[in-house]
Amino acid sequence: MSDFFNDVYEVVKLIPKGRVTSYGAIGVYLGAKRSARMVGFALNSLNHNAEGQVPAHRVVNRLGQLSGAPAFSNPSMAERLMAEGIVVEDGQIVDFAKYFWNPMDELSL
DNA sequence: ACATTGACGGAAA
DNA sequence: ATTTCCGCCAATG
Repeated sequence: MSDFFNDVYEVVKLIPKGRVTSYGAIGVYLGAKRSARMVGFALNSLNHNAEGQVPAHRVVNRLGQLSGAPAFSNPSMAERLMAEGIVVEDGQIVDFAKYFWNPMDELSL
């Protein structure tokens, strides 16, 4: 249970509703700031495993783009985010920094 | 067993 | 300023 993947899952599960975080932020929190790709890959694996268990739709790239949107359907990733009060426009979050939730700011302090 | 890819991000040119 | 390349670790082909 100490795999990079599981670690990512835990952090994502801790994301408050109405907030979003980036792959890089999670990677940095895990101590591997260059492993952002792995974070996304972990979520990708998560999707075919248990998408309902982890709010992966709250994880976007550092640009606020719904990079993983194609992995979500019924409803779209944007729909889910907007349902939480997040404004999404053209597959990108408006005022991304405003909704950004930094794990090391809330968890590590 | 080896090479390539992958929901990214930052550094270098 | 923009564009390109490299790095990270694991999984899949």
